[in-house]
Amino acid sequence: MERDDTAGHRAGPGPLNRRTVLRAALDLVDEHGLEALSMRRLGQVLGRDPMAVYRYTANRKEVLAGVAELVLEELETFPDDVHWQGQLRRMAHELRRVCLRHPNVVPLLVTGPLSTPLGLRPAGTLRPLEQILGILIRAGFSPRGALHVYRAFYGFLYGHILNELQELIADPHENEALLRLGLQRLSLRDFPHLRSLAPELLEYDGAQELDEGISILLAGLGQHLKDTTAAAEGA
Amino acid sequence: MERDDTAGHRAGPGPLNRRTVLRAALDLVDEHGLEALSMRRLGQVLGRDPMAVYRYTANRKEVLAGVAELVLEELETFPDDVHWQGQLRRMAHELRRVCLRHPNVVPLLVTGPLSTPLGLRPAGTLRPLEQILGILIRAGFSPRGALHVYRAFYGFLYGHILNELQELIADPHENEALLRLGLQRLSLRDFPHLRSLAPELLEYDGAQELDEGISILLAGLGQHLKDTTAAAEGA
DNA sequence: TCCAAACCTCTACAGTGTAGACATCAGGCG
DNA sequence: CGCCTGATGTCTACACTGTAGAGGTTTGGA
Repeated sequence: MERDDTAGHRAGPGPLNRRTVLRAALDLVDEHGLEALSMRRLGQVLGRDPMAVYRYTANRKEVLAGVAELVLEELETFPDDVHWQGQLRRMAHELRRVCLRHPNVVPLLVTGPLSTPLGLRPAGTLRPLEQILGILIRAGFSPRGALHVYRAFYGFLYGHILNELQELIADPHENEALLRLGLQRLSLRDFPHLRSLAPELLEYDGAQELDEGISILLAGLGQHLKDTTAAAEGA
Repeated sequence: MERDDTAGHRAGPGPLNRRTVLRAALDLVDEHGLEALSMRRLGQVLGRDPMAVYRYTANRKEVLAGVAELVLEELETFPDDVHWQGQLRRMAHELRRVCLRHPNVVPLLVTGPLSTPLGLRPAGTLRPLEQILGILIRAGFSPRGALHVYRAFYGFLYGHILNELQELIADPHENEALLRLGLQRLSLRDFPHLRSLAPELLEYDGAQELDEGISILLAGLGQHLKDTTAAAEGA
């Protein structure tokens, strides 16, 4: 009898493996959103019984964590042959690119770690941290200083990505109409500034905005460092 | 016959109202996390049939949105009689305070807006935006410039809060043990910097870190503005 | 007293995560 | 060859979820 293949291809003839499962999960999330990722549907996509998934992941939460890790693995790493500031810039744009490619996963990236203490997180999640620390320390920062810079930088970076994803939903065409309509609903008395900003809100350029933010941050850092190291060099 | 009151007090003798429902939902989330907020459990807490909730909110998603809005309403607003930079500082600390008071709600604050375009968001969510725009514009920024500053500022702010919540889970006692254990698990070869930073990671002071970040950001902004306005004043 | 609206409950359905027992299959060993 | 063993996948079942639809109950006004 032919195998029932009406819904979802069998991922391959051989046995499943963790990676295949996670890739299927990621596809599902990319295409239909986080809520569409149910164990049953995942099984369907893989062409197996839903319970088969449990051979490779402990539970749904672990699937989600795995999806997040998979996305982080897409981050390209650069050789550190440039100035640390350029390095940070490139890493920022790279993270932004990956996030824009998987917008539905971003909530996982952002709030997933909230439930697991830093020490217990999978190595993949911690790699960017280690990398940035390395860049900064090689650039002459003290470990403690590097940690501070990392926090400010990554904080800003994730914040920007969230911001950008908020402002830019779906396709821009209907976005424009929606925005104008939405803004008009707001009382002119309570939201005068916001209402007048419709044009600026529409021509949002995420990459440039990110770059500008980083420039501001780095400029501030330079200033900050001058103060701190001036004191240190006096000793 | 006595009313069955074994689980959850009736919120009051009279009929329910939207506010009571949302407050109960917020309590539930604060105490038992986002996942504990089911319509059935909410009904139980309110001492009514689960379906009673649907009289006041369309569905579960709306309950969650309502909870987020409720939390944002806790934000105290300050009179704008100080320098704009001080104003921003105060708003940042205020948001941080509220978020630390309701850590379980933060994922909602951060990812909730992702699903609704800016124009369609409830007024409560947009109020901080409007307020900051007002402060900046009164301080002499162009509307467009104010928007940029707002984005950098709020991006950094939310990023910081997420960072802080990640590093600081539950009580610090067991946190220390967990952190050390977790870090030792990492290979010394792949994570040399991270492993050496255990002490610094432990003495994290969120408020100070936030303040420092803002200082860096504002310093950078000052620099940035000098460049931009210098050109503008030349005209 | 009667009505109408507001409020609440009951029942039911389709969907969820996952524990536990079972079936199927591969390969190694006698 | 037969037989065992472990890996892999399936089946069933349970407790739970959101919520549609129909009905009951309470309340205030005429």
